[in-house]
Amino acid sequence: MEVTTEEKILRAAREVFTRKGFAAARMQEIADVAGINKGLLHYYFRSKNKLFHSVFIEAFGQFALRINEVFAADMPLFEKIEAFVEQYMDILISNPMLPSFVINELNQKGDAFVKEILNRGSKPNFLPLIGQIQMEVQAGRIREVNPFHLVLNMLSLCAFPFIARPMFQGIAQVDDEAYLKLMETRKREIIDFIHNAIRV
Amino acid sequence: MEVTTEEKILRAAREVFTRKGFAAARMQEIADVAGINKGLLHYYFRSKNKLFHSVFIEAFGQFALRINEVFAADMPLFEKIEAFVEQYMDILISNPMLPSFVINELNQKGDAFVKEILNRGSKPNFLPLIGQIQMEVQAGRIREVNPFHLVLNMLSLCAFPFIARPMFQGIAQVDDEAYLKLMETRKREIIDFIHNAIRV
DNA sequence: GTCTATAGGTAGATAGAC
DNA sequence: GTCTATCTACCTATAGAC
Repeated sequence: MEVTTEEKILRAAREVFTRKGFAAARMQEIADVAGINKGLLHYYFRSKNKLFHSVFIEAFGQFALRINEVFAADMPLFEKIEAFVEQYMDILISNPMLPSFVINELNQKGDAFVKEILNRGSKPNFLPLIGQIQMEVQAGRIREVNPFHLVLNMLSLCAFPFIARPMFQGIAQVDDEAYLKLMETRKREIIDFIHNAIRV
Repeated sequence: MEVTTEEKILRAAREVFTRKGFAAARMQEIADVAGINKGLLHYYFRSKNKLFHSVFIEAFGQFALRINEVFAADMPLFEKIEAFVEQYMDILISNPMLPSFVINELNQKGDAFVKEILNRGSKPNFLPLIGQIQMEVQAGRIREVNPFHLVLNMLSLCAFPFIARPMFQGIAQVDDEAYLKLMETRKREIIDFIHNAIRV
């Protein structure tokens, strides 16, 4: 056998939790997707909660890691924004359901859960980018923008279309493939949009 | 008695479904919040599903109605964008959990549900605004942008900070009040951002 | 480690008294 | 219309055979 049972479970859990959310996910379905017995889920992960934690922390960590990588890089601001949009959109195109899953569970599980997640593994660190933006503003190389809001704008423009995807697809009547293609062309659109918005 | 039992139930259901989502919401909790007996929920709405439908369609319709109102108004583009951002942000500030709730359920309930909702009541209509943007581009009064993406940008910039609120609050360590204040100042930031992004 | 069987608890829904 | 009591189904979790 190539993959261990534990890995099979994790993959199935990732798939089911992402699609259904914690509350609606069923241990039986995870077992079915994994092609193993339901009892094994508890043998390996003790409880639904613990299994969910494993999956969630990994998914959230993925996000944080990739964001931080770009945000902390040593690059001119415009290049960094371009690199961020391209890399981040690529992650989202490969995992279109990830952002709604993460945000969703953070919403429902309450403060204690959020704090635990943020203290546990790697979390997004916006400070390097915020600092860099401040410097550019002070040097007069970009328009006078609030750095916090600019970072928020970058994330919003990339992530929201994936989070609101079911609604837009429903309204625009396009299939999954067409929508993801649209997101591919969106990269350039976002980069130009931000560039024009902050240039002096 | 001032409000009918049915209205009490609807208010409580709105509150609980919005906070917990459909799957995690409990009929008992809705009854407790409403201050009435659990049996009455079924007397008035037959099932959890039907109660949820009533709540959801109304919440979604609210969104659509307000969006369409501004989008179809007879106004110059820049004014319209400004009016949209201000009105839309006001709705979101008054109902900070609404966007995640709506988007969330559309994500989890599947295509059939999305289609039913879109066919049932009022749905967002972006065409008037998209048409107006096209005209402005052709007249050379704004930069050459893809109208669809511009509309998507407007929605993204407004809605995303509310959807991702738990994460940002967790990272930035600010309380609810401070975050909503931040959203108040964000209105101007978004308007300026878009304005600069599309001006020729 | 993997399976079957089942315990234990909970939630939606109904029946029936008032 | 409103309440109490209860049914039924389902789901997590465990026990125990192999």
